[in-house]
This record gives sequence, C-alpha cells and structure tokens, in this order.
Amino acid sequence: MLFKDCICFQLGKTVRQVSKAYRKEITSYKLTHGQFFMMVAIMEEEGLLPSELADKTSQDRATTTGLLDRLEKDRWVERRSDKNDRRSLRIFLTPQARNKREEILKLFQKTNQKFLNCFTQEEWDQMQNFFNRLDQCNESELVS
Amino acid sequence: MLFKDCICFQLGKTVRQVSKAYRKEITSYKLTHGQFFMMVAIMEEEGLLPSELADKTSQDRATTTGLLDRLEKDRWVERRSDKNDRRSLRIFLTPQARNKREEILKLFQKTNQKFLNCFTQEEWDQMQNFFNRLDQCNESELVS
DNA sequence: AACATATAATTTGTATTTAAACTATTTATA
DNA sequence: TATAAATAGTTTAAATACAAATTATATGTT
Repeated sequence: MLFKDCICFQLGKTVRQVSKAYRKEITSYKLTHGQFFMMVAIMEEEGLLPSELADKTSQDRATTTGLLDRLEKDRWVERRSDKNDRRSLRIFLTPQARNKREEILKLFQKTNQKFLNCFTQEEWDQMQNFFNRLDQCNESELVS
Repeated sequence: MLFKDCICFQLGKTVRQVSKAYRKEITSYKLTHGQFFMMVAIMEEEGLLPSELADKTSQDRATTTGLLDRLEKDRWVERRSDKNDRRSLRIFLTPQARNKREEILKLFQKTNQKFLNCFTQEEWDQMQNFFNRLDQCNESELVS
C-alpha cells in the first residue's frame, strides 16, 4: 500500500472521515463543523476579536472572516465595532443564538464524548502527544 | 482549553499544520499536496480508472475529477477512453511527467521519512491503530 | 509633526471538499 | 427485447483553505 507510511496522507484521510461523522451529529443546526466550532468558541466568550477567534479555533484570519460572514448572514452572530480601536471588531451572539447556547454547548460535549469513548484516557493522552510532536516536527526546518 | 478534548478539532488543526509543512517540501513542482499524492498514485500505476484512483487516494470521485482536470491542464496526465467500456477513462502520464517519475517518487519517500523520523516504529504503529479505530468508530452508529 | 512600521480585518484568486443532481453507458431481469 | 437498475464520470453549488495584496487605523521613532 503506497500511502501506508505517509503520515500526511493518513491524517488527511482520517480527518475527512471523522469530519463527515461529526457533521452527521450536528446536522440539526444546519451548521458546517467549522461553523459549529466557531459558534462554540463564541458561545464560550462573546466580544472577542476576529483575530482572537482565529487563534482560538486555529484557523487563519481569512478563513475566519469567511466563517463570520456566513454566520452573520444566517443571524448567528453580529460584528460590533470597537470604540477604542477603530480597526477592531467585537463578535457577539444574536439573541436567537444566545437562546441556543446551552443546547449547542451540550451537543458539543456529547458529540466529543462519543468519539472519545473509542479510546481510553491513556490512549487519548498518547494521541495528543503525537499531535503535539507533529506540530513541533513541522516547526523544525525540514531541510535535507 | 475549550477544544482540548475534541478529537475532530485537534485532528483538523494537526492536518492543516502537517499539510502546510508537506507543501513546503514539494513546492519545487508547483503541485498542491493533493495533486502530488495523485501524481504519486498514477506514477505507481498508469492506466487506472478515475474511480480506482479515487479509491487509491481515498478521495471521492468528484474531488478526483477536479484533481485530474488540473493535472491534465498542466500537462501532467492525460485521459484516454477505454475501448471496452465507453463510460470509462484510463489515466496515463504525459511524456514530460514520465521523465519526472523517479524524482517525484524519491521526493515522496524522502518527505514521508522526514515526518516518520519524529516517531519510533512502535509509535507509528500505535498512531495507525488510532486512525483505524477512528474509522471504525465513525462507521458505528453514533446514536445517543 | 512627519514618517515608517505594525496591526486588524478584508479582499482576491485559486484549489479543495462534499452533497446532490446529471449524462452516458452497461448489465440484469422481467 | 424492453425496461429497470447499476456504474463511470462529470457538473453544480456552497463552504473551506490559504497565499498575497489591500485598506484603514494605530503606534513608534526621529
């Protein structure tokens, strides 16, 4: 199997499968899983900057702008300009999104738990350790 | 950390980082990493159907069509129609792609090895086991 | 104050990803 | 042999992803 020992390939394949299963769990809200994560991030703390949300969700800023555009169009969030720094925006929930806060956060926990249940705590610790190592391995210069 | 125990989130974050690092390794050929994997798959065996390549690269067919479109536009591959089944196409390398076959396959091995070097064989076995478990965990019905 | 630099967010352009619908062809079955 | 069902591949539309450029504003330095 050509791609058996290609971490990048295997990781890509797995993330596509897991994301698909995750989407299936959250269909009721008609949010993509990226939008769902963004909503969870905003529901945990309102008033953050787009750049802070980008950091929090590990997306880049351009992607975050797009996510917020669609969430704003669908009346989940609103951008309010910051009085102290006119470059900045602050992201808040709409009233109707705030009504769904508890539900969404609960669904987030429940869905995560379903995936976590496939692993022992020790295994999940080990998996996180692998993820961290991959990040570091990326930072180091991969020169021949 | 809100997303610490969300496998889907952590996996997505990691795959974005790893893919970015992978892209950096293969920039010289001006291929995205998806295109690169597709080229590797074709270089291993010419004459496969798009559907077979989709399976081989774990992409769905629509994605494969798009990848082949761009690879054909950039003169890496050509589609030839199958005489025995007029629905089918067979994918072949162009002569200029065939010239780069050894280089590309070597770069594929080398780049993969760089990432594998961050782990022992035992750890990589363990990681593959986790990936397989995630796939299975997805197939099972995740009903409350 | 004037200017360079940095920062926040967006825009642009290209590629990927996916679900769903679609066309053409082949195979199975009544 | 008709017709239904399956198969191969593509198209469409919407969302991501990301590099590079852009706009507006703020900060630092002389």
